[in-house]
Amino acid sequence: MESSFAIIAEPNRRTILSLLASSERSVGEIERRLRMPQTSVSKHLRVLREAGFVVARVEAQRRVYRLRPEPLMEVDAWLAPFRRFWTAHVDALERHLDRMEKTSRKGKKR
Amino acid sequence: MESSFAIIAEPNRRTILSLLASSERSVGEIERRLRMPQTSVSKHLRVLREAGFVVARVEAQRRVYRLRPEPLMEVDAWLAPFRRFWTAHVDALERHLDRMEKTSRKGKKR
DNA sequence: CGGGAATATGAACGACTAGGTATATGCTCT
DNA sequence: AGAGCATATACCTAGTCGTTCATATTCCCG
Repeated sequence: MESSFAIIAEPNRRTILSLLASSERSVGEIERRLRMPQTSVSKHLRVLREAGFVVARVEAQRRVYRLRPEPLMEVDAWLAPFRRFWTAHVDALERHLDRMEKTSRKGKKR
Repeated sequence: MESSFAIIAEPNRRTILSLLASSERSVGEIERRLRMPQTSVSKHLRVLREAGFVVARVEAQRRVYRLRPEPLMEVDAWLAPFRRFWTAHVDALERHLDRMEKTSRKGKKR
């Protein structure tokens, strides 16, 4: 279960992460919000914890989980080279549309 | 194999995508560059194709694969909210360091 | 036309993993 | 100290995925 990519491949884990993005939460809160069995939440949290996506602070009987940015930054970094790629494509699309508009305005159709 | 996240969970597929980011390639080129059995390459390409990450152009007996941006843009979009999160952390760190420097240099403010 | 290169597909197999159920641990409060 | 809640862990099962081997398809060229 090494890579950060494998971790976020799981939909429930992505949901948990999104939830934690707005603010830290206890296990019980997550459980209720996502309507997911507690043991399932705990298991996913364990995976997330061991992969460094979250950390737990112990607060009496509850554990409050909060996000850690590093693993997602790693994903973001991998994505970077591709980003350049698709902005270029958007430009190409715009040029294409411009061209189409010009030619259709001046006469050609079918 | 629905989600784009699941697709890029596979290391070999990520490698293939990275390779295609620099330029389009035939199956054989990928096979040689990555030292991976042809049938394996073909299968990963199939998965990538069906998920919209790549398209193949037929050129005689070869198929030349090139990247399509959409699915990765989707990943990028999911990542967006978190990005704000970790830049905030860096900011907080910077403010913290600023404060430390100021207070250690002279009296305080604020 | 036939052989061979480039690529795709199918079947069998092992590895891994998510989910469920049951249970254990730890903490708080009375 | 015991009841009761919050969370974690163990075990099992079913399904999925990647790899390998064997074979099919399509196209080039002599």
